[in-house]
Order: sequence, then C-alpha cells, then structure tokens
Amino acid sequence: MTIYDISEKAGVSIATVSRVLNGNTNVKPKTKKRVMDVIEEYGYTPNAFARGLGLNTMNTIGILCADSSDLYLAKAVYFIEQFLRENDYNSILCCTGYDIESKKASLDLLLSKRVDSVIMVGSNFISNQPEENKYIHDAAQQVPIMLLNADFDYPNVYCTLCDDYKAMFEATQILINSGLDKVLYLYNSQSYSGLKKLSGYQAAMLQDNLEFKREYMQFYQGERENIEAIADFLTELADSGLSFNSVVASDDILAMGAMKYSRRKKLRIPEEFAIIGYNNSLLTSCCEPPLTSVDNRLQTLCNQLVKTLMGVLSGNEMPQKVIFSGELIKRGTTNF
Amino acid sequence: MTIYDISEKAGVSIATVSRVLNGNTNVKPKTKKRVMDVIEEYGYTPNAFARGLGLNTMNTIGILCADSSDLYLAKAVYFIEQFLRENDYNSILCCTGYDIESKKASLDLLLSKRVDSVIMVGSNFISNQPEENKYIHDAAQQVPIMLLNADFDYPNVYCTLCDDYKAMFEATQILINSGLDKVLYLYNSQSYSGLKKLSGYQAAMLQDNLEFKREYMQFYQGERENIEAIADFLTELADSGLSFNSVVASDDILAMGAMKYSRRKKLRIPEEFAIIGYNNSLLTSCCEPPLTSVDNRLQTLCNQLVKTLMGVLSGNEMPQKVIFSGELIKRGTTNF
DNA sequence: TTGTAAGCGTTATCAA
DNA sequence: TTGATAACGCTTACAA
Repeated sequence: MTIYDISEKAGVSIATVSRVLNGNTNVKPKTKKRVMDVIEEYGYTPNAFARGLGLNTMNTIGILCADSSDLYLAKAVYFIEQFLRENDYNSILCCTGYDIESKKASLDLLLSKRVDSVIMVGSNFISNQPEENKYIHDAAQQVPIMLLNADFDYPNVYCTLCDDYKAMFEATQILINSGLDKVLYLYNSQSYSGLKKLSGYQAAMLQDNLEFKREYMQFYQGERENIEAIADFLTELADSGLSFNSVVASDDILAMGAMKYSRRKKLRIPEEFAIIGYNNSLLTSCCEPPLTSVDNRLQTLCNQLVKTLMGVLSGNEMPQKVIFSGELIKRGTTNF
Repeated sequence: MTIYDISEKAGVSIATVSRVLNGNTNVKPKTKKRVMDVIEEYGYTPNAFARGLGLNTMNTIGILCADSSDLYLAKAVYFIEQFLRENDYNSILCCTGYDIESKKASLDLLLSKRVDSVIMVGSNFISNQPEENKYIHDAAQQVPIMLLNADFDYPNVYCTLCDDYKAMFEATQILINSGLDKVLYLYNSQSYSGLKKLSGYQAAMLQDNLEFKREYMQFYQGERENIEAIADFLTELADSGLSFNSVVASDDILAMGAMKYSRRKKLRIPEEFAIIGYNNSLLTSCCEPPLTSVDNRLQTLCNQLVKTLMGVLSGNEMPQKVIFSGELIKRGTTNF
C-alpha cells in the first residue's frame, strides 16, 4: 500500500492524500472523508523511510549509555524514553561500555542513522582529559548533544545536572558533625560527576580541619556489582591499619559493600559506624538498617533534559546548563 | 555531501561510488582507491533514510518492554541491544507500561517505523485471555515477533524461554525436603511466566501431599519496588493467622520483602525460616544472609533470541521455541 | 569495469 | 480546493 494506491482508490491525486495525511486544512471535508475511508479500509501506513528522506528526520533521538543494565542508568534511560515518546520522538539505544573508542564508534553509528540529537546518559562520557572529549565537538556540529549529569562547555551542547559537589559536601559534613568523623570516601568512577563528588567530600573534610588523609579516598577498581569484593576491599584496608568509622560512597552499590564490611566487623550501625550512599536506589531498602542516601532527582533531571531538547529542536534559545540540587534522604545508617 | 558530490569529485558515476560503498567486488582497485580517498577527504556518510527507502530496511529492531528500569528487564534489554549491535542492528526501545492499550499503541508505533522485527521482553506481553493477544497476530503478519520468556504458538512468532515451571517446582521441592514445608508462594504477576512459576509451585506442593492451602498463594498488588509494603503485606498475613515457615517468591524484590518480614518477626534464617527468590539479581547479595535465588540464564536466553532472529531474517528455518533450564543458586537463606 | 536510468514513497512547490 | 511534478539520495538492473 502506497500513497498512489490510496489516491487511485479514492479518485484523487497523491498530493491530496498527502494533505489529508498531514492534517493540511486546505482539503474539502468531503474529499477528506473519502480519503480517510480508503486509508481506513486498506489499513494504510505511510512509509517512514520515504518520509524521512523528504523531511530529513525520522523523529528519533539517539541515547548513548555506558551500561543500561546499571540500576541508575537504567532508570535514566527509562525516564528519558518516556518523556521523548510523549513528545513524539523515538529512542535508539546504544550501550557503549566504558571504553572511549567504543563510545566514539557508537556516537558515529547514531549520527550515521541520522538521529535528530544524541543524549549522553551519565557523566562517564566526559573525560578529565580534554583531548578525549574532542569527539563531542564533531558531533555537536551536526546535532544538539544533550548531557545528563555532566558539564561541558561547547556550542550546541546542553547540560542538565545535579550539583553533586554540594550534595556530597553536605553529606560528608553531616557525618562529621554527628561525631563519626573518620570518613572514608569510596568511589569507582573518575568521570566528571565522580570527581565532583570527590571534591565535595574533600572540601567538607578540609573545612573542618580534620586530619585529612589521602588514604581516606579509596578508589575501588573491581567488578561494579560484586558487593562481596567491595566488602573485601574495605576489610583489607581496615586490616592493613587504616582506621575509619564511617563511609561515604559515590554509589549505593558501593555502600552495600560497606554494609557488608560493617557486618563482618560486627560494628553497630549507626552508633559505631555510619554509611551514606548515593542515588537513592532500590538498594537502600534492601539492607538492614535501610541506607541513608543522596537523591539526585533523576526524574526531574530527565524531564528537564527532554524539555530543553524539545526547545532546541524547535529553534528556541535554551539554557546551556541547568543545575538541580540533590537531597539527602536520611534512613537508618546514620544517626541524625 | 551526497553520492553525486562524491562521484563528481572522483570523476566517476554514482553507481561506482555506490559499489565502493557497498563493497562490491567489480571495481578496479585504482578506481576504488580514488573514490575512497574522496569519501575520506570530505567525510561523507551515506544517507540512511535514502538507503532505507531503497532497501526497505534500516536495520533496526524494535524492543518492547513494560519497564526498562526494572532490574531484570533492564538487564534483558542491555544484553539484547549488545547482541543486536554485534549483528549490525540498532534497537529502538519502547517502554509500554503494563496496560494493554499502551502495549498495542507501542507495537503499532514500532511497525510504523518499519522495524525489521519486534522483540517483546518479558512475559507480560502475553495475556492468559486469548483475545488480548490478538494484536500480536497482526504484527506477526508484518515482521517476525520474538518473545523473551513467553510462549505463544503462532506463525512468525518465536519464543525463547526458561522453563520457569520446572525451576519453581524444584525450588519448592527442595524447600519442602529441608523440613520448612509450610511454603508461602508470593507473586505479583499473572503473566505467562508468572503463571508457569505458580503452577510449578503448586505441583511441588501437591506432589508431596502437603496440606495445600489456597491462602499459601499470595498475590501482592502494591508498588513493585516498595519493599516495606511487601513486608507489611506478609506481616498482615501472619498476624491474621496464616502460618508459614518459608517463602518462595516470583522475584528477588518480593523475596527482599520476605527478608524484611523475617527480621521484624525475629525469625532465624535459614533455621526457622527460609526464602528463595527469582532472577538471581544484584539484590541477592545486598541482604544478610545473601539470598538463595533461581537463575534463569538471562544472558543465554538473550543470546539465543538474537541468534534465532538473525536466522529468521536471513531466511533460514528456525525453531519456534527454544527452552532453557533454570538453576537454583544456593546461598544463605536456605539450609541445604 | 563502468555508466545510465528507473525506482523506492513521500513532501512541497507551483499551476490551474 | 486540487493536480502535476520535482526533489530527497540511495540501490540495482541493464547497457555499454
């Protein structure tokens, strides 16, 4: 079924069928009905490729994401897809992994599919080595690039993020004030937002003139979801002489490792040992006591990101950067 | 940049450029090099829409999924996307929610985008009311439909699934044999696989001639990820007089609710109370003791599904149904 | 080995 | 209000 078939059966030209299809007003109601009836009868659907060729868009947005099975990124992808579809856009998902070459390749792939924009989900698409971010420049020349949880200043690149620095600063501070001030910082990502969180922690520690140890900042390099291994990592640290009485983690999964560690050491939570996670995920209510965690307002971020994108695609001037604040959700692993 | 521009600059016809682009062998190496150089120099990328129009495919597969932020479905989507891309196919993701009308709409949307196939992730796309499955018939007329974890007999519909019945049968049986034979079955889905699991449980209970109570099968209708609410649900059951000393859950999240319940009641695990979850997710290692759970080999399923799909798209005869076995992963919440 | 030209199914411009 | 026709950028049969 093509527009020709329909035009023939309805006894009009293809131009008229096209007008009906696109809600053009300059069609006599009677003609319109006749065409609609034929379309209905034969179950005709316009060919999206032909339309794409003519209009140079198929209303699809590329979503780039290191690992959509990650609890946090999966939620982000979910929200973004929802909001996009509400605006009549479809999503092409591409999971890139954490390797830079693979990210580049995926981005090129999306661009070659002629998406209207690329959304990069998660700050791991921005490296702290400037030359590794060049691939974004080229892409931004072609379509607007939307970053979730990253900050990157370049024309046609738009950022929507949570102030991870402040959130982590406050989380650390509140821990210090509670008395458990030997705060270990546990992280597993050197991404833009990863480093922001880290410096929020540092600032809080330094502000309070605490004996600030380099060894308090611990980078976990093992498998992301291996909670046992995370607990092992902390156990080794403690056994090798590092003394700490609380943990701030850059991620709820890492915090779960700290939970496991504290259980092994039979530390009472939150009296002797406190833990704060990040992302406020499902995991917070899986452990006992439930985990205090930072909520970085993912849904709000995603909603705003899509709003900004829609504005850009409509040719409106939109803010290059939108920043929200995080919020500490207090539960049982902290005593305040 | 179009194929015309390239052909002009290289001093050949567009047909030759096209041949070079598509790796056609009938091109003189020297000509080929000349064209390649021009393509390289001007950074030309073929227009995917035009190609799509001519070939009637853009090598995209539609992925339908009720909720890609769900721990289990997110993993499935992730694996499928990976395997598809390894085969040079892209994925259009559509999260439908659990409402039938919305599922239909999403399916139509994908078909109107002219995807080469639609993969339905999760058994909730098959209802136990036959008339609700009719929308799949129409779709199967147009493109192959691939079901993950569902069973549906219809031409051009291919199923890849885990034998949930058997897995649940064995899990229940092992629990019975361990002595904790007042087994409560906790579930939250009436989907195809949901009902299979349920009947696996029933069969095991009946086989052992246990005093089989209808009230042992409990359907939880609250929020999916609200573990507190799940624990409340169980607490109410117990307080209203139902006596049970173990729980088999259709999902790890539900099992987490059972964990929380047992903590409230101060039941010793696994001596007084045993729990088995399903999906073998990250959650299994978040609680103490870690959760025994059924692994339904998701990665294997996804891999097989994509293999089958590639076969179908290549015109090969492929099996309509491929079934794998699940495996019980024993951890701390069971005493065997 | 290469070129010409038809076809894919739309949208949109211009005439009528 | 409608119709004829060019364009969109590619693939491919057929001709040379």
